[in-house]
Amino acid sequence: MAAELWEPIRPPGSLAARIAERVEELMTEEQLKAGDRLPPERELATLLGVSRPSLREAIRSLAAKGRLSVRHGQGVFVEAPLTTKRLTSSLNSDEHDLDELYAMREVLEVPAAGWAAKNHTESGLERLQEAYELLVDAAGRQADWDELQRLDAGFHEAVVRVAGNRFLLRTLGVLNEIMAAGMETTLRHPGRLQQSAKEHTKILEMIKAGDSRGARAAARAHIRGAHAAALKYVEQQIQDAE
Amino acid sequence: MAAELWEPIRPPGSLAARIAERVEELMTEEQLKAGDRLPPERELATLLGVSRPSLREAIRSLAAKGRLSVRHGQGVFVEAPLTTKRLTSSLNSDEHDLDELYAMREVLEVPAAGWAAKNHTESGLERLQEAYELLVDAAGRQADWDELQRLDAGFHEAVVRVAGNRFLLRTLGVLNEIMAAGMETTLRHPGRLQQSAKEHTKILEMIKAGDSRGARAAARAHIRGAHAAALKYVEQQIQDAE
DNA sequence: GGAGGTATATTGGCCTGACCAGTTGACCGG
DNA sequence: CCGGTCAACTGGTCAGGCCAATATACCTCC
Repeated sequence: MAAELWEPIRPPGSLAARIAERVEELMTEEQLKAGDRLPPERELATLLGVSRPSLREAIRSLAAKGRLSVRHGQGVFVEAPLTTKRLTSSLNSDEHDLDELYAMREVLEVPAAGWAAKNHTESGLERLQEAYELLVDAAGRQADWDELQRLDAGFHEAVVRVAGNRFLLRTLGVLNEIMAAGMETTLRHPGRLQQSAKEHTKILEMIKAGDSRGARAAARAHIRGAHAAALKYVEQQIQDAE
Repeated sequence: MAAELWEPIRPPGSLAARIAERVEELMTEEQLKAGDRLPPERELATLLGVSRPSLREAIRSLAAKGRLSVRHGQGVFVEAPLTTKRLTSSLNSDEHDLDELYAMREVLEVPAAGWAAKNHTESGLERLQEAYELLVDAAGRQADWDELQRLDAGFHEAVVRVAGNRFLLRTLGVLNEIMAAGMETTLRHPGRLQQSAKEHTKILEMIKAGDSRGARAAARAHIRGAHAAALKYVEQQIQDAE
């Protein structure tokens, strides 16, 4: 039953929320660019036909998301969007940090590789092989980083699928989404692409051979390699910022 | 030259920002848990010694970050962290299988115990000890099964908290919810309560001693014991049904 | 006794108007 | 030219009021 069919007809959300939405709209349309100053609160409030407190609530909510910054005595300014994928912002929030996420990947992917070596079915191995080849092809033809990152994630996902634990699969799915949103692929790190390819090959071989211990070891080495590359990537970003 | 030497001396940030920070503090300390309702705006404003508009700005900024949700006529409520929400929806998208569930718990709780043994802080150990004693007390005074299950989950959560990985904590939290919703506690199984108590003691001792390997082994034995009890419990239910 | 409506209390939503507090720049006196 | 003062911005905060959505208790009617 579609209970959502008869929603209340009032304008959506609170006044402050609508104001914030409008301002964000202007920012995506580039009518407001980074560094621009908004009109003074009093003026903007009358322009929008709202009271100053309502406008201030909207400003505060955008400031909380980092889209605006307010400076006492000066005005309200548009901040640069966070599209520059900085670890410091997305991954270093109070939700989690980089080391925790990589530790988690190790916790999840090492047993996944082990189980995959034990439980493999023919069709599962086929899909794994396929994912592997897609990735190798892409690396060989110098595909762009986004595609490489997607195919890399695809290979890892295929491993976990063969392992056959849906909790594990779903959890790693969320983990990968968070990491993909918060940082660029570590494959950009010089030499990492080649090293990663070797490690993938090793993991695949071990799973095919049914060598559970070997698969676990290979997966562990792979995650640690990626972790190390990520740390170097962070270092470099900090240097670039200086 | 240390230009930062002469910073302005005023209290940091705007009033609304300080309020928001305080509320976030309470949330990380779990003094405010997901689903809790905050006091009414008017009341909370006087409690904090601020005006209602200032408080509302703080609430709005937290709402923008998804940490609070305000419902007209009802109140202001604490939201679960974004990661938890994603895990909840993702992990509930499949059927739940008992063996997979316990395998997943083993994957997560074994390293958690190991890390807890390495990383323990004084305050963390105190809370762990406290959770342990609550559980022992309840078992001693024949508390009802629901309470025992809650306190058992509390002890496990305390271990993961000491381990210090927030993603791990949230994943296990969601897993526990699934277990609590989908099955009765395995402690009902005859003799399991006593056995479980022993295993908890062992885990606690190992963590206190800083013995990472020992803690992992104890945690593994505990989960496997619970798994076995769960299997027997299911068997018995099938028999009862006949 | 149950279904339905109504009154009221409680909650957030929004406004007006005022005053406080940093920031800036023009102006004035040395 | 330098330094200080002051006035005009700007956001920061407060008080108090009324409106609107929601929940609850109660009451009426069947």
